This record gives sequence, structure tokens and C-alpha cells, in this order.
Amino acid sequence: MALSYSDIINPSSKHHTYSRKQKSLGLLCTNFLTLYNRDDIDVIGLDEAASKLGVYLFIYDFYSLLAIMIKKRVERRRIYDIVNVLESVGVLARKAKNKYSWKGFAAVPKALQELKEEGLRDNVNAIDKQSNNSAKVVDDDEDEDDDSDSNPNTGSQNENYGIIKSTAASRADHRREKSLGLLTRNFVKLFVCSNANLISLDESAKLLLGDGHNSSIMRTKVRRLYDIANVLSSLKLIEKTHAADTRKPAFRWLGLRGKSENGSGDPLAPFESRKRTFGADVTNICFKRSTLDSSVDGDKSQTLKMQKQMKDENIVTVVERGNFGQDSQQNSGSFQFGPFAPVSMAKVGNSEEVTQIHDWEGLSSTFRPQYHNQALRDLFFHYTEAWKSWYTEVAGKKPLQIS
DNA sequence: TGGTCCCGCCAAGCC
DNA sequence: GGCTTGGCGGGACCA
Repeated sequence: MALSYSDIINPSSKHHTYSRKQKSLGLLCTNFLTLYNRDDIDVIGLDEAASKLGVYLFIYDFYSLLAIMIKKRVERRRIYDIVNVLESVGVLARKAKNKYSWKGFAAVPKALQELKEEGLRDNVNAIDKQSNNSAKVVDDDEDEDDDSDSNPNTGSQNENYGIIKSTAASRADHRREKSLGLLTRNFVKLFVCSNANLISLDESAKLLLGDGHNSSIMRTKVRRLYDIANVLSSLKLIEKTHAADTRKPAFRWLGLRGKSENGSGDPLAPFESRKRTFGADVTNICFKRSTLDSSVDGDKSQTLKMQKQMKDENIVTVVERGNFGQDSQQNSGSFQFGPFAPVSMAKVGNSEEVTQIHDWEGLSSTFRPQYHNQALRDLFFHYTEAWKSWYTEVAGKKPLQIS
């Protein structure tokens, strides 16, 4: 049965009843990691990654083909999100256009250490400059509308929070400063530069953005925090939870159980010593916000103050062990297909299902004749080749030859 | 109903 | 000019 365009484009259509979770960034990231977390991986091409992450379907009508091409673009867009976050924590490093080198989880402790040092250095610089330059701190709120060069929302990458940037700062800088990667780095710094174990979503957004922004900007930033959190959750660096008192969404730092910390060497495993009972009595970040008015120098100095307070007041959450991990839904090491995986291949690790599928010759003879147009035949061939490649790589099987 | 986050438009940057 | 990259926010889904 050929799927129609709307069947694919519209997830609620009758043929596909995926839940949102099946399409989540976290799941895509988990699949990405499953696919590439191997010793023999050196360079990762984004095209190849997009091809392998369940974007191919056996499609044999024009609309479906069109739909899948659109979907491929969407998946690719998500891959950019994932690689940006992974790069921020050291798992990947950009080599060239479309090319990333795989550093693996072993690189994460070093990256976190660097972020910590960077964050602490930034704070020191910021405090120094602030004391030398007490008068002027730019309110980056206005930055949204004009070309002013204040360090925008995401804060500190470029030296620090609350420093006036040169008026020569380019639009490229402006864009970069808002990047998901930078936001990730600053988000991680919130944890590694303090003893905070649990930070609420609201506080994260305020710390990264500064208080006093309008709700629209804040909402956008919160969306991005969700994106970041989903990827970091897949890495098991954080977990999403709720503040015990308010039940507001919050993020708990799990950290790494790397060699440097306790010798386990399993970077995907949660870092036990900082774990806490789910929903236990945890001090949510409770900054003294008495000075958090919306004065001109509000945002960045507030951020600074908050960060300093986090350290000074040692806003650490009490660690209670055990009874944890109930919502680590994505911890299976196995590959899970996204919504556009082949129908018969809905699960991974199920060798029976895997083995039933690929009679390439049959598929070829069944579907190819429908393409009278050479371009479509080429496209079909391309997809089939990609599918074979994926099948060989992921399922570890050697597909039959298509004649 | 508030929280979550998928989706894809579209602009910047690059080749 | 085409392609890659990624900021951004609408709005659908979920609990």
C-alpha cells in the first residue's frame, strides 16, 4: 500500500500513530550516539548521519517520495541541533563543512573541565571589569531590536557577563552568541561552576538570559533549553525532573562517572554521588533576589550576582542516594527507530524482525518498475543504496544484492 | 491548562 | 546562486 503525502506529513493520519516521543530530539540523539559510539568511528558526515537515522522509508509513489525528501530536510535540521550540543560537551568536533570528528565520551570530562575553568575565569574577569567599570553594563534586552553590540542573551562566551562589547562586533558574532552551542556551554557551566545539583527551568533561563526580559524572549530561550536538555539527557549528563516544592520543571546534573571521578570509566552512567532522590526535598535554587530589579544594568550583573551567589551560598542540593532513575526512558543502548523507519523495522535488537526484512531483489522488482522517469529511478536507487548501507551498518547484516 | 518540544520558515554565511 | 547552517517561534501534543 502506498502511503500518501499527507500520511507522512500529517503524523496523526490513519496509517501512522506515532507519539511525539517517537520523534523527540532525545531519541534521535540516542540513535545518533548508538550509531556512532564505536571505536572505529573517526569522521561523521552529516549527510550520512541523516541517512542512517531512520529517515528512509520504503516509499513508492511520487507524493511519498516528495514527502520523504521534505522529512529528510527536517531530520537534517535536527541533526544540526544535536551536533551543536554534542560539540559543546566535547563528543564531537567540527572538522569541515558537513564533517565532524567523533571524539567520544572519553572527551567529555576534559570538555567539562574546560568549561568549568572557562566559567570561573569569566566570572573573575567579569567581576574585575565590573569593579573597574561599575557604571555601564549594557542591558541586552534592547539588543533584540537594534544592532547594538551588547553581549546578548546567552551571556558569557565572549569574555563575560555584563561587559560592554566593542561597537565593531559583527552580526556574525551576534548570531554566534545566540547559538545553541553557546547556550549549551553556558547551561553546563551553571552546573560545573557551582555546586548546584538541581536548577529549575525558570532559573536556568534567567541565569542564561538575565531577568527582566519580556516573556516572548524568555519563551524562546526556554524552548532552546528543552532542546539542549533532551540531548544532554540522552548523554545522561542531566535528567529532567521537577522541583520538589513547586513541581516546576527542573534539571538535575548527573555528571559523569568518568575515570577522573571514580574510576568507573563509563561515561554514560549517572554520576551517583551527586544524585538525589527524585522529587526529594531539594532546595531548588533559591537565590536571594532582592537586588533583582530591572534596572539598567540588570541582566548581566544579575547573572553575575546569581552565579556568585550560587557559589557563595553554596547552593547545593542535598544528596540522597538510591531510589532514582525512574524516568530514564532512553537508556537502552539499542537503536530505536524514528517514525520514518521502515514499518517492519520498528524495533531494534529484535533480530527476528531484522532478519525478515530485506529481500532486496524482491523489493527491487516490486517497486522499481513504477518509476518510468529516470530521475525517479535514480532517486529510488539512491534511497535503496542508502538503505542498504544503513542496514549493513546498523543491523550488522549484509543485504542481498539488487540486480 | 501549562508544560513540552516538533516542525519548518527563512536569513546568514559559505563556497 | 546554490547549498549549508542554525535562529527562531507557531502551534500541536501531552499529562
